[in-house]
Amino acid sequence: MRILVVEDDAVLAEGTCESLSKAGYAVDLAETGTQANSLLDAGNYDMVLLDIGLPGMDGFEVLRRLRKHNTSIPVLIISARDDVDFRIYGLDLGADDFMLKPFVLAELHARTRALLRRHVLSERNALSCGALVVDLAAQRASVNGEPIELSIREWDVLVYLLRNLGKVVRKEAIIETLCDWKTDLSVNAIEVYISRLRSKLDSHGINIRTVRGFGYLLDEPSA
Amino acid sequence: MRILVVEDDAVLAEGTCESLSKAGYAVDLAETGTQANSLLDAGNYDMVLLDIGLPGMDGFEVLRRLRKHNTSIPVLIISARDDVDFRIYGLDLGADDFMLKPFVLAELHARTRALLRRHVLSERNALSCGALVVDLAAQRASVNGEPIELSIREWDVLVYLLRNLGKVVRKEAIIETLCDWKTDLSVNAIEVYISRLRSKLDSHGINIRTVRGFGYLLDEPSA
DNA sequence: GCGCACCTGACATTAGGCTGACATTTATTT
DNA sequence: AAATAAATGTCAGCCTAATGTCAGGTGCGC
Repeated sequence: MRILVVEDDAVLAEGTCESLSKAGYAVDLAETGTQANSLLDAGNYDMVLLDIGLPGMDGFEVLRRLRKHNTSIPVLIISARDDVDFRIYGLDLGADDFMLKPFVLAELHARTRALLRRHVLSERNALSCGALVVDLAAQRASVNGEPIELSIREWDVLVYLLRNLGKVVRKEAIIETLCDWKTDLSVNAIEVYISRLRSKLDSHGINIRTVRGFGYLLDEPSA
Repeated sequence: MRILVVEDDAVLAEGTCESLSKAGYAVDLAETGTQANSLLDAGNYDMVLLDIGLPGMDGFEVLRRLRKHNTSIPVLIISARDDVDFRIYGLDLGADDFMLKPFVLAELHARTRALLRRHVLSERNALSCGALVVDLAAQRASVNGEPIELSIREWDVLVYLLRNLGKVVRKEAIIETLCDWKTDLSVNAIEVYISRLRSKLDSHGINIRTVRGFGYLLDEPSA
């Protein structure tokens, strides 16, 4: 998931970018409207975090241009002004959400997740967890766009974990979903799949946690 | 347990509905996709039995619409086609299980039970006491959102205390719930669990009180 | 102060989990 | 059809967290 942050305040920009990076997103920063425009033309981002109050070309202008190119990238507007007209204006221009300054990082993350889920993921029929995206239609998994090769079993287990994000899943439950009621697998087999999945995902910062005595857990990405 | 059966073949529909009714489920029948949709919008079902081959709006479309409303109702797909892509497509759309026509009623019942068990019965039901929340479905405990790591024993004891909130529980009662009548634990073991639980919970303001001579007590949160 | 119930740090033991290696099955290529 | 490669599942040895017992300490209630 690539996010473009458009923010002129250096301090705020750094905090935001760092926090999003830590959560596993690939983040770029634009400090002016024009810079934002060229970056948007070039790179393919999955979302834009847009501060309205920019020197020179302001945020609304960036948004207007973006929408002219008919892209449907979700845009989250950040602004210090709160009056209703202002907000409505932004949404009419095609923004998807609106957040008031100052904001808490947790809120930023929540809104980011919601937007990505609503737009990018649902359009693509995909599941995600931080930088990890699992495209169900295309049967492909990737982290930050870099594809991950998975065998069928690994794929199934991962999808199951993603469908139960934040929940501990029992090994028996995994076995049930894997074999269509015919074979039965040893519990150890699941451990092996998890081990193999980990060897592919750990290096990308995706951690499958073990909950001793219960099963496994894929945590929702946190701030 | 309310089940919606979506099936256009009158004979098959009748058989299925009758069988499920006899088993004690409340069953409704939809004979077309559109009918299914409106029923799903209106009534709250615990499960859907979905034939894919429908006149007009097909089963996949019904499923897609259902999932768009992000409901997590379990869906069991019934189809005469068996090729893998087809099956995968359904499951990716968010179906929970897949059954080939023709099927035996026993299998239908087995899968129905399994699905209901997995979903509805395990639907997020949480126990809480003040800031402490114990999510039974996710197998996770947290205080003010901050997760608390618990071992199985600690978990079991805590759940038991929470299920008897405000009541004094005897140590013997805890022992009974812990071991299924097999092992015999010393009373001291319970004291140790409580001690360990306290060391994890006290700092978060959750206090397990000792009632000398009787057992332990988790107080209902006071105003 | 005394006795008893309870607490808790330390320890040995156990059970659960990890993973490299191998045998077997399945898919792909030639 | 044979050869090759990939995926799968089992196993065994290793490692570590969890468990349960003990023993000495604490403190409640009389």
